[in-house]
Amino acid sequence: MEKSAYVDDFEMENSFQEDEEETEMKTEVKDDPKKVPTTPVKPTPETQSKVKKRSNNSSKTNSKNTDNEESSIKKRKKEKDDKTEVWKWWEEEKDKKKGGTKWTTLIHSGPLFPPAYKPMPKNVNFKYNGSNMELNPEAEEVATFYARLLDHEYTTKNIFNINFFKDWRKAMTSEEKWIIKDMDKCDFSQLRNYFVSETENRKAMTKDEKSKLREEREKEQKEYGIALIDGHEQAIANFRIEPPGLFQGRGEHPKMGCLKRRILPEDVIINCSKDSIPPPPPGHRWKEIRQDNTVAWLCSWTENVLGQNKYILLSPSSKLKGEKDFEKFERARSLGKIIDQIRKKYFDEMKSKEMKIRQRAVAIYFIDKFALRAGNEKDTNETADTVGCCSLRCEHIKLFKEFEGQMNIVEFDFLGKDSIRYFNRVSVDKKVFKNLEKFMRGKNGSDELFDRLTTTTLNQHLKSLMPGLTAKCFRTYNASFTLQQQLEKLTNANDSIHGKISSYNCANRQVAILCNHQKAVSKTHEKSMQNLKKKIKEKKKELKAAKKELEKIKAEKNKDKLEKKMKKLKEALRKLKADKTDKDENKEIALSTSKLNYLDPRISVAWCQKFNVPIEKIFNKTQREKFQWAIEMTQKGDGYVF
DNA sequence: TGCGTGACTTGGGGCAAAACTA
DNA sequence: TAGTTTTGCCCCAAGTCACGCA
Repeated sequence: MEKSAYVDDFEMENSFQEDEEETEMKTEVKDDPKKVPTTPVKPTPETQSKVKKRSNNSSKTNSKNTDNEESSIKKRKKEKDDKTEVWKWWEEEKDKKKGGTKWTTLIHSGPLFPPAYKPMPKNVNFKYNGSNMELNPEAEEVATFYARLLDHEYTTKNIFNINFFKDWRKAMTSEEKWIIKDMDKCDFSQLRNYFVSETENRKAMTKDEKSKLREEREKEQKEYGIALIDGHEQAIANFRIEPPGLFQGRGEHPKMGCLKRRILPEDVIINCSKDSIPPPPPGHRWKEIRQDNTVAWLCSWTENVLGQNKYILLSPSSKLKGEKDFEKFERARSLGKIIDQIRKKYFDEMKSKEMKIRQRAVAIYFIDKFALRAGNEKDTNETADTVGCCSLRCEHIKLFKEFEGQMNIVEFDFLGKDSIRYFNRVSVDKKVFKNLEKFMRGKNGSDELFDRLTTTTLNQHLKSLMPGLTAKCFRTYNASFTLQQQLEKLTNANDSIHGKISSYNCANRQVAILCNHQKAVSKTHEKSMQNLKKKIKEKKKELKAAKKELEKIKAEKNKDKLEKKMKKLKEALRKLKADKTDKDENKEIALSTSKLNYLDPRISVAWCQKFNVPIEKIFNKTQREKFQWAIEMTQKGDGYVF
């Protein structure tokens, strides 16, 4: 399937293009990708049944539950007040300096450290060469990290085992080292079984035990999960210090299996107001205390495997993050205003005498049209071999003058971020194709395609076209633009709510395909497909029976009743079919990433308002919190246009 | 100009809670 | 109510990009 941005007429707009140039291959989005047509229905979708269920439940509640109810109402009200409070704060300060206001006071409790290691029970042993072996606590802890991953594919990988064994030996006493020399003779199964049974025990806990645990977590959340910024409560995203374990890199990562050591207060830098320093855990001290209101982090430490910094940051629902999000989408909108000029310019530059400029032009074409990432250079010894646009190598593309009747075909095949494969066969502009042939001439597969280009020079150039413009901005722009365009194209005002949501998901899916957001097919996919098929079959049977009955019936009153029933059945069948199509088409496509990071939420909010779709159907609670700014900003009837 | 570093955003997997079904 | 499926959320790795320094 071709993945390309909606750049409908932009090549045509470039009238300077040479005479015989072929028109671009159509994007893969068909006129109506919705496989199951939907028609208007009575307002009886799942919303109503849910409301009913809830009211049923509440009618069951008696006086002893009234307190609970009251407290939950209070809680909900507080939730709403909190949100409004944040929005008011945002409103008050929105005209202040761009880039968000800087804090004057920042108060928080510091990070929450993971619990200390609890040694294994006496009857749970590590075995070496068939015999039980007692390990020193440190080595035993590292062994448990391995045992926890025993069912995972990681432990079948050679590099993982080599890295683990090397780091594990560092935790052993000289005596242990002398004995344990062969990974193949190590038996972690008892440790693994212990963790399996622990999980089972957790699942089997009583209601009371579970609620006690939940209370504890809520208490931690309250104590460590909130920062006070200039007197305003703001949620913290990740207030927990990452627990020790084995590094699980993605793809063929050279460091997988290395020990991620335990982080201590002595490793942690605290960023807070001078007079509100959180006390370190007893017997410890912080690495450093800082007052830096130019950065967004509250705590930071350096992770030992790759030597990178890790941060404790505010939650996406916070004012600071919201403002940044808003700016990101405003920047993408600005790009939309000059995109035609930019496209004309890079097409012009494909004819430049300078190789550097032609390479840059083709790279921007790729980024714009296929939503490729920038592709920074990276250390090949420290990370998996993945690439983006600027770091593409000749081996990552194939050129076909003609392929299955189409001209100027480029086949991309490379591993991108997270070692996710990007495969796309597309027809490109003739100038692009000719340039690519030139860029590849005389090069080996392992040579860089754009050898005169780096992300730095590319972004420098983009900045000269528009302040703040970067390669990433094209992805945001094209994703949001595609959503808006697809929603316009696919939504039918007469559809049922369910039908409209289906259209939304379809538009969302086009974006996810463009951005190459994939996911592994879930283990239960096949089974749930079978279930749906079974249900469809049953519904069809019911419908058939009802039809037969209708033919027999004479009395008008009974006829009406049956016709109503049939209408209901038909709608249910339609919904089931739509669900089945959605499920199957989404099995390998992740919709959430684009929704969370690339789609201007105001488009979705305005669409919901226009078509009377409750926002809850599109954004769940967390998403609504994150996009509160967009919900507040997009006034009903405004008809927001990206 | 190139490189290293710091600070952030983006990203999919996995687990547990919630919702659904029998 | 128990068992099963789905959804939401947390986790933390892996990108992007700016900046400072030699």
